Amino acid sequence: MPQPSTPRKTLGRPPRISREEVVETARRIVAEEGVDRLTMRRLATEIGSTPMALYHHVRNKEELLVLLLDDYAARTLRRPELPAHPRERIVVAAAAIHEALAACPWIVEVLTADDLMSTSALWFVEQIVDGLVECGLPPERAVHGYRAIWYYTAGEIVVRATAARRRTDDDRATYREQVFADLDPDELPRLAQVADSWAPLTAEDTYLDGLRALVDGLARGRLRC
Amino acid sequence: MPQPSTPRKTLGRPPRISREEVVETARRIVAEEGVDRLTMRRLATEIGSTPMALYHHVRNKEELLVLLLDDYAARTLRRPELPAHPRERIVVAAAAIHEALAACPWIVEVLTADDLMSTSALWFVEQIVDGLVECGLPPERAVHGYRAIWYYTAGEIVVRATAARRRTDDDRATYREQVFADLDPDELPRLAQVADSWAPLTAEDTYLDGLRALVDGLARGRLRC
DNA sequence: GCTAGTTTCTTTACGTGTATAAAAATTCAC
DNA sequence: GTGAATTTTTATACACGTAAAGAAACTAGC
Repeated sequence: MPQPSTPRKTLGRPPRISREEVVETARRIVAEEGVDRLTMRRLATEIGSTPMALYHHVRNKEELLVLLLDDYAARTLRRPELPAHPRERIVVAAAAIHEALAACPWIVEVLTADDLMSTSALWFVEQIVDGLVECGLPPERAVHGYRAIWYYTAGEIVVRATAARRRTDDDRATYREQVFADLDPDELPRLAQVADSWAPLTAEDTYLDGLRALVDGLARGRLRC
Repeated sequence: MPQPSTPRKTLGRPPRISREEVVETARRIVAEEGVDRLTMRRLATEIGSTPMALYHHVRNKEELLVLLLDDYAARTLRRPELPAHPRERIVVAAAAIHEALAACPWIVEVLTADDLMSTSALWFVEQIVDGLVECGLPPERAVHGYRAIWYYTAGEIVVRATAARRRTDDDRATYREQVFADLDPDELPRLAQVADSWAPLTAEDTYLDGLRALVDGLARGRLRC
């Protein structure tokens, strides 16, 4: 009988910093000065250590950002009142996730995560999948439907955030104007027709409209709903 | 009468490299060795110049990648036969864009462009907008509909490409398995129900299903279609 | 107490994108 | 021709993420 009781202290040199401390300090830097100022060196000095020491607590900077996203989700995601009607329930759950993520655009670099797998987001995923099942989809199709909603949601945030970033660099906007000004109304009549209003139209926030359309389409032709 | 005829040669030191040469060489490097090997220094030596000289022909590396994407689109996008039925036309046009982009995953880093504004992609945009108008949407709603389709399409590609990239790093997959194994079936019954099949389900390519649902939803309740 | 094993931390170094400043190569005004 | 203006190219330098090697601080077995 080897080690029955004695919990035997951990082996090796005792750590002076913890993963929690790393994430918490990173969170503070981002909150106070923006994500651009979060560098491994800066984080290390802030924490009183050296850059490479961090790498014993997070695999790399990308993992650190994922941890920050999880942390952010755990802090700010609040479960909303959900309507009884399943289709509307899906919309409310997805919109809640969207709202939380859109409010923190620095997250974009990580947002391309495969799924939102922070445990605090799982409840929302459950609601969406469950709503789709209640709409009459078999469970596998419901998962596919959730994925479609996630693609749409993540895509909206990433595209809009990148557009906003590029708008400060500007000049790409000018290029787009040029493209629209040079449109041949014979070859591309619809685009020529909306050319002038393209910029304001694409600036509008129509996430909810698109989401409703997608959910309607997913639930269409099903028994219930 | 100042300069009436004489076209007067361009001022300043004559360039030794051109933007076209930069883009073309970059394209070759990416084609032959992958996007990871495309660095400004490598590109410069390949072209017989110095890194900073490139910055007189492209604003920065991101713009270079955008130019590469435009170039790729111009080369590979072929206009498919379009069905007469407007809804199916939209699906075919969007799927063609999706297929071209999905085939070149290195593009992901740029894909978050505001729109696909390469001139060779505009014809597809026209088809989608026009299809939506034919479905009975007013032009503004049609533009919004196109945007929704673009969000969905870009999101799908970005999410899947990132997932693939992380899968080589692995270990995030393991974490996800852990999350699903620890699910409380009382609190999250649907997820617990599909926990085992989550990975294979999310690996399936269901882009077309989601696209059809979205287009159906966008066109729903309209006069025509 | 000593040595081996194990973990964490530090040092050093490399390759990256690109800012900045200076040099080089040309045209234009006279 | 000479000097100013203008454009492109080069040289140098910085901050970044992180790989690699080894030093430091601890426990376990003897």
